[in-house]
Amino acid sequence: MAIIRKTKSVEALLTLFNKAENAMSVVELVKQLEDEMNKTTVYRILDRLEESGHLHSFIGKDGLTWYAKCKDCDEAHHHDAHPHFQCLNCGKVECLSVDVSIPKIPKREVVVSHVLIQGKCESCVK
Amino acid sequence: MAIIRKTKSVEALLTLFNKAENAMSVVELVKQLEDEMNKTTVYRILDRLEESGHLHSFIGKDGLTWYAKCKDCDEAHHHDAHPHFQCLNCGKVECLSVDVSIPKIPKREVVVSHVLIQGKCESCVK
DNA sequence: TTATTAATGCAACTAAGTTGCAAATATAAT
DNA sequence: ATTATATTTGCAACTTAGTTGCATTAATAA
Repeated sequence: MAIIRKTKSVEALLTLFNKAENAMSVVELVKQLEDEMNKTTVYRILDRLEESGHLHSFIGKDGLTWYAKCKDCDEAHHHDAHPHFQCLNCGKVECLSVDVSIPKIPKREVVVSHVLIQGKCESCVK
Repeated sequence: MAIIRKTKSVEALLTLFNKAENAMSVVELVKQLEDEMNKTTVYRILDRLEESGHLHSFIGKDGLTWYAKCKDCDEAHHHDAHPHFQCLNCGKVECLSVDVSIPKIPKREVVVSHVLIQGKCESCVK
């Protein structure tokens, strides 16, 4: 659970994720941080933060990679067991703290499961 | 449910999907069909076949697009309600005819949900 | 058989993500 | 503090999935 080195770039990313309500796409992050750091750096720090259990990643319906802060996940469950919700109207992506029960699949061994739900978010459904 | 025109390329793809046990990635399809047709054609035909309800697509954990034949899905349910299973060992992707029940999400409207399960497939679990 | 419209090939493009390497910076050792 | 070491960063070049515009070809309708 330890980052190897506390650099300015790492701090910047962590701050962003602490402030963030929702998940953030890498594309968004790279754009938002282009004055502060190189895009390669963004990718590499995200890798490390996921490795160290600070963040978890998933693939959106568009095929882009998204990251979010692990709130309820500890080391043991840092493979996101929770579903992600992508709003079809505003594009926002959130982690839901709901449990989706994956049924036992006959004759197969389930290791991880990813649930992506699309629809209208709380703001857009009104 | 009608394809607009029955061309050689369309037939070739349909034949592939009829023979196929599992889902196929676009990358795989393009490679497999490179002598028969242009990659642009593959992409466009897949679009049309999905549009017309013959196939459904989804994004794998690698971010690549996969297609599979709609077996149990008709026009009404051609949004894949079934989960997809990707083997971490051999890479094979299958459609599971299991029901994953997505819980009602408070204050949000669910339109589609995508479930991707990773683990060991029937052959690799042995 | 001809006219019309959709489908294809091709080349060039876009954009996400990766890699290698040299330079910079954080931590450990003295 | 100062130096040594090991990690991190920037940069440029690259890879690869997927897209676009346009001219040509082929399928269906007239």
